[in-house]
Amino acid sequence: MPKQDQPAPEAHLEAKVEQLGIAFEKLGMSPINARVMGFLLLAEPPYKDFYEIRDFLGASKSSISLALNHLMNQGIIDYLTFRGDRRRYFRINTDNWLQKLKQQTLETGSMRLLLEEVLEARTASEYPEFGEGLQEIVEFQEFIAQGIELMVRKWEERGV
Amino acid sequence: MPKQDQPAPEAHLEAKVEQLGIAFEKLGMSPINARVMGFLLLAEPPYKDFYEIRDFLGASKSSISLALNHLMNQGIIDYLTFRGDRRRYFRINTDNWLQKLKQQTLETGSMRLLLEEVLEARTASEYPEFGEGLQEIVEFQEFIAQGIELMVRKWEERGV
DNA sequence: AATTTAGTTCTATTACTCTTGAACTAAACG
DNA sequence: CGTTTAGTTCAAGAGTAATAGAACTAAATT
Repeated sequence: MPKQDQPAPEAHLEAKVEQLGIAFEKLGMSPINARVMGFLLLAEPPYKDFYEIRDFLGASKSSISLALNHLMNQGIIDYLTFRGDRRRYFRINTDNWLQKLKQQTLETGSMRLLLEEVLEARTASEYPEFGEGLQEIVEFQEFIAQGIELMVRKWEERGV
Repeated sequence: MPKQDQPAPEAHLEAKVEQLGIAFEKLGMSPINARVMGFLLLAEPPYKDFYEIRDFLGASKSSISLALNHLMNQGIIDYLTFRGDRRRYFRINTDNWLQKLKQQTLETGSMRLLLEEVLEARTASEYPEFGEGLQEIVEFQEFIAQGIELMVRKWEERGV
């Protein structure tokens, strides 16, 4: 049962943050980290201080501290400050995040290297059909990886 | 401490299966599932029955049963049988596996859809720079996703 | 018909990750 | 100099996923 039946202005935002949070969980984030992402993506202004985040998400200080530091280590978020205000305002750093997404994209097909080792170990096998199947997988991943590399280069040259 | 100081013929294989297993764990598999993959990739012949797998990995029957069924549901492995022999011989099905890898490759940049929703919610924001940063991420993912789609099509037309 | 084989299923245990509460710190403030 | 602020750290609790053990089943074998 949600906390309030009288839909407050934030009720909709809360629901959206939860929904986005679930989506980020599916991409591998822990529940709280995912919700911090959701909140910082949807919040207006798109930067919020420690206690705003904690209050909005209804989580503990330690959880928020760990989540913010984890996301900062990953380079997805950073913070800004304002003179005369000790608080840090955390925000998603879209440049670093894009940088990270590029790297991850380039890692597509990283299994290729593993399978190449397997193929080497299997050169003397009595069952070459299996090796041929693996070879095709390696070739697919090579094909895609090369294409992605090219595309990421192209993207980086765009609008220079 | 490893089980034997006298390196048996399988000692090297055991180490390789563990090493491959760790690599598959990093790709998201559970420890035992990852090791089943490692074993079936390196085993000669490349198909093994339930008890061979259990004995080689030193795991319980229930763990092996769950692992094999899970990998079968994913379509990564299947089994073959031989007349007059009740056992099923499990093996990696390279065709299905490649099929699965293709699908996964096409899912690269699935976050795009999420961010498009966020952008829509932010159209009236006082902080358009943030929206522009998100927009660039969306565009990157669109660019890559389209390229990958094209490449997968190309791959499928190869050698027809 | 009784037994063996080739697994499966269910419950319990273990291991690990996530989250919290409470105590703590370092800088700033009054 | 004592207090508030803005967090951090650490030990512990809760929750979840992985594995194991033991009982079970269905088909085949004797």
